[in-house]
Amino acid sequence: MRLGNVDVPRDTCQLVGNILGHLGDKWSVLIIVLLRERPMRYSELERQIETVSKKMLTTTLRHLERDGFISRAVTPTIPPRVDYQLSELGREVMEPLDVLARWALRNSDRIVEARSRYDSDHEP
Amino acid sequence: MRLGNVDVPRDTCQLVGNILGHLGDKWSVLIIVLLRERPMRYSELERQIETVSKKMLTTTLRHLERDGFISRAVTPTIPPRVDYQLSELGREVMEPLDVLARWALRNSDRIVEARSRYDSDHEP
DNA sequence: CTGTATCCTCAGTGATACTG
DNA sequence: CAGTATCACTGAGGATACAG
Repeated sequence: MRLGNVDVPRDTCQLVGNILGHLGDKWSVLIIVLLRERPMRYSELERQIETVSKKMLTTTLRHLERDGFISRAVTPTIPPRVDYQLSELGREVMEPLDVLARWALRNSDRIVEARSRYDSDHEP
Repeated sequence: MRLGNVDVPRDTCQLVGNILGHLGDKWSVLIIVLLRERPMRYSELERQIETVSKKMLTTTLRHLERDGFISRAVTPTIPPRVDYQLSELGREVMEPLDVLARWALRNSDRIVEARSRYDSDHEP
């Protein structure tokens, strides 16, 4: 893999793909974007996202925690309380993520056009 | 969804997610990166990627073409020849993609560390 | 050579009920 | 409240054979 003039070794390349993969999964980016606003509790994330199941919310949060993008703070009261927030690493990854999201935003029209052009060209 | 100070409307937000989704799928980024080097034929992409099935290679190429990131040029010889290359839009998306990939590259160590820390904390 | 068609598997995802 | 356990389903993805 090459990035600009840099030749990227295979192992590192896989890691990059792996990270991009995680960020590309169904809920990660959304969670990161929400947590950038402010720390949130489990139930609050659940309410904000609405369409996510407990299972996937938990799974995604665990992945993000494992990769060091978010931190998880348990307050062992009864009932328990768990707060999630972006870690330093998580805040830092927001920058390149923003660049990409903003690009997508700026160019969404061109993509929509490309799609309808493609679709009308390939219709029966 | 919010990006920085900008409030993003729901429709557009979905599109962004949709685009990020595509870029996040298993082969798209890899293909884009390969095609940035130079235009390639179908078979060349197949050989370069090695582990991709014909089905997924074709599917991914179609998606990228539909979104306007690559162009497909058929030379109707026998046997046929098909060349793929980045479109203008495709070359432009490389920039934000590079930013993200470079970030991942620069910070891969921190992520690997975070992972082993998490794993050793959670494994008994 | 560049695909399409078919069949198959399995990881990702969701719904629901249950627990500390 | 914040999960885990369980079951079920779907679609992504792969292997292979075949076609233009």
